[in-house]
Amino acid sequence: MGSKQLTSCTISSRHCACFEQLTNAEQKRVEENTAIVKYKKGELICKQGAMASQILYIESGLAKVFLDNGNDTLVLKVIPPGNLLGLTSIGSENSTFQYSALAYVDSVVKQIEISCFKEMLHTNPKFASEVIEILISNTVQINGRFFCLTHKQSYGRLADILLCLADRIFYSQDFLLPLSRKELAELSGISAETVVRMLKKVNDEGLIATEGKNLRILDYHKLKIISEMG
Amino acid sequence: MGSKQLTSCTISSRHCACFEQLTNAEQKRVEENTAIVKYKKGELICKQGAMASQILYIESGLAKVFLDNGNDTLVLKVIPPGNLLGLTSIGSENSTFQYSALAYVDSVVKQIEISCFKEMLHTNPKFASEVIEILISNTVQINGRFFCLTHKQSYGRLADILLCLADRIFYSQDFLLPLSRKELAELSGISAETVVRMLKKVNDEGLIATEGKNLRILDYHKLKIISEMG
DNA sequence: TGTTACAATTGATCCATATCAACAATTTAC
DNA sequence: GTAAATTGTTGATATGGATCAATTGTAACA
Repeated sequence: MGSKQLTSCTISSRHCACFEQLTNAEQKRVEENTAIVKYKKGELICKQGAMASQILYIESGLAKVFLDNGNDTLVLKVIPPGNLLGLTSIGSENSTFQYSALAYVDSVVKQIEISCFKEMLHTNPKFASEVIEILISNTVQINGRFFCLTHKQSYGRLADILLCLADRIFYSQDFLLPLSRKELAELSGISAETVVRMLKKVNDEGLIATEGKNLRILDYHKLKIISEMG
Repeated sequence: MGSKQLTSCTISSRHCACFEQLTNAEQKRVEENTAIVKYKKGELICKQGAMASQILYIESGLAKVFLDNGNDTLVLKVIPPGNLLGLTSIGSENSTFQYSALAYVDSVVKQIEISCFKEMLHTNPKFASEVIEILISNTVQINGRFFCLTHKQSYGRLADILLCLADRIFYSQDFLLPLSRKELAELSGISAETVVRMLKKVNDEGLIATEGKNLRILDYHKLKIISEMG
């Protein structure tokens, strides 16, 4: 079924494989043009509208990428370790960051000079191909999320988020939630109060169990159905 | 202001410049692997989930690209002449179309063999770079639309569509609407009835004038404000 | 040319979820 | 270890738009 892809709402999963395509010499050159920066939980990694002279790579931690117009905010994706961030800045028209990114938890970020990155694109076709793969993967991802946030209602969206956290971030049905209700709300495009209510609902129905920050998925299959039903 | 980009909701605008990067020999090779197909208004150009062995290029006409899960549909973008369609299919993971496309009006479409397209990517770095530019441009576009459809309310969204039609499709403040209310509704992510009501509202307020299929924008500036206010 | 289908319009009703307000629980800071 | 601040929870209310239903164009069609 072609609709399979659509049911998934949310999170960047593809491991970025572009640097593996570089020769040793090229890798060395990239390393020379790389800085490593540590961000604390809650710190801004990049700011929408600011000049972008580096491509970012999440070495460890977890970050959200979001758009903001001053009043509202839209989380485009969540970035787990091993992924690039700020690829849109290599476009000739976009020398500034098209979005902001913020560390959900303490994170380590590699900053790679954009000029160096672009150089690799021009000299190494395999690298370029891999970057294209990443861009396409991002696009498919965002499209799915777009669909979900515009067509599913809050119960289904919350189910989505829970499944994503389990499947794509923690690789476990039992994890410590690093996100507040407000952050969960923002992530699923609903209000914090509604998140509480929906969370209560899945809890009451015995699909999850929570104690403190700990969250355990009890009925994965039913959550999946809720997610797919919208 | 970084927020400038966000206010725009909708439509693919970038002219695709990748083929200009090819050598004469390469262009010839692409031509040999290209078929030209004419679609009538309302015909399906590609179908979500179907095998994709060609990249498509809209030579003339107008098409919508949309996701569909059987119940709901989401228009991702509108494609005017001079743009590629189906680029997501060059990803190694996506040999099938990730979305459907339908001709809004009679359209001429070039079909380029995907293998040939990929070959160019691997042999011509400038071509690859330009494809990357296109992908990024698409991403930025979709992100903006994503934000608008999740955070603006219907009045603002309708204003967006009207402005997009004028600015990016017809290049005129006075044009014949080729879209039904239902199509406008789908495009702005609201119901057809609400489109009628909002259209009536802008009409009553003297911002547009309609007679039959003809639509004329009378107060561009005010529409812009409505669009930006949400 | 009437008939049948479809598109547009208008009004009435309903519903999901935001918003507001009050309070409890937990974390942070000094 | 207590005060202050933030986060979580719950209930009551408000509202933007969807949905439903009825009516009127409008275009295809035999």
